[in-house]
Amino acid sequence: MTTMSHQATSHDWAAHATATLAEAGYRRGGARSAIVELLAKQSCARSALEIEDALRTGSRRVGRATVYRVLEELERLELVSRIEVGQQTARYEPLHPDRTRHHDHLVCDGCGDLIPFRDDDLERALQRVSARLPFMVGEHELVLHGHCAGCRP
Amino acid sequence: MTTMSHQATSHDWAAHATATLAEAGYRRGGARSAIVELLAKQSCARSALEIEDALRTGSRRVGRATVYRVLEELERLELVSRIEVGQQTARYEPLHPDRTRHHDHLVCDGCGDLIPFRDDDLERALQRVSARLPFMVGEHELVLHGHCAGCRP
DNA sequence: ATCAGTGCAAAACATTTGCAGCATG
DNA sequence: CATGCTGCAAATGTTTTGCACTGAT
Repeated sequence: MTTMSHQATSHDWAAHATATLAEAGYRRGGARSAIVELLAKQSCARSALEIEDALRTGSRRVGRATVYRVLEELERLELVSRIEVGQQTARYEPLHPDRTRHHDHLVCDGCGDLIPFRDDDLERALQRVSARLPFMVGEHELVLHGHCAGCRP
Repeated sequence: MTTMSHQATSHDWAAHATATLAEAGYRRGGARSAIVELLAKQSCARSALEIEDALRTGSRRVGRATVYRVLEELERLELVSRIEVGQQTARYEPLHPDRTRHHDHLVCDGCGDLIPFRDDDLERALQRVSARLPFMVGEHELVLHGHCAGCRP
């Protein structure tokens, strides 16, 4: 099975994230919740600067340093995953506790579009490989480069 | 089959790279060949700064800007591949025309070590997925995160 | 001689850190 | 009312660009 769309039920992620943060002893900072809410609404990974921008014109202005600090915390708590697709800029997206929500990415080298996809067959192959390696494998990050329908060379 | 070592027969890559560059109309610049020779000797991916450093104490001093410019050309000609493993630094390694030389990477989140590996099973699974997607897939970049034997948490 | 190739210094970005003030618990 | 949270500005580190000069053809 291969799925191109990844309709995230964002609400429960926001709730999960908020709960996890509270449990970890974090206070209810306004900037932090603004970032969590924004991330929950995104359909794909966003860079720190994009997040800062979106917040500037949106719910609440948040300093750049804070954006980076919050993203770092969220990553440490495994609430977001950080991906890099080659434009020397890190991007972040919600990470669901439910492993079946995991997906990998397609990057169109023509227009730069970032498209999530999921393939169970592939995930199983990755599990098998991980077991074979003399290495304790945790997360993986897979990016397929190519051209989307609109950008065929 | 899973292989951890990746003994590159570096000589032919250097030759191939030089030939490709000549064919593409590039002149025989001294800095460029120094970079190609250095890359050919590496056992794993190097950052631009590491390359600059190695050259400073080695065969010939090469300016930083030149290192970046040459790596960009080599990447465009598909002579090197650029990989990013999450330390906000791009790394480059020789890309062999022979597809069977392709490999993916393991990153130890403990010591930061970058280890190449290859698994035919996985590569086949990737081929199958690529065919299924409504996308013209070219290269892929796969990084498995985890802990090496020495860094078990 | 011409123009690609190169080095240096400065610019442009992305990210991190220091510190002073605000606000939550 | 203590301390975590935040914003601002400055520092850091990587990559890119401008420009003058060198060297291959």
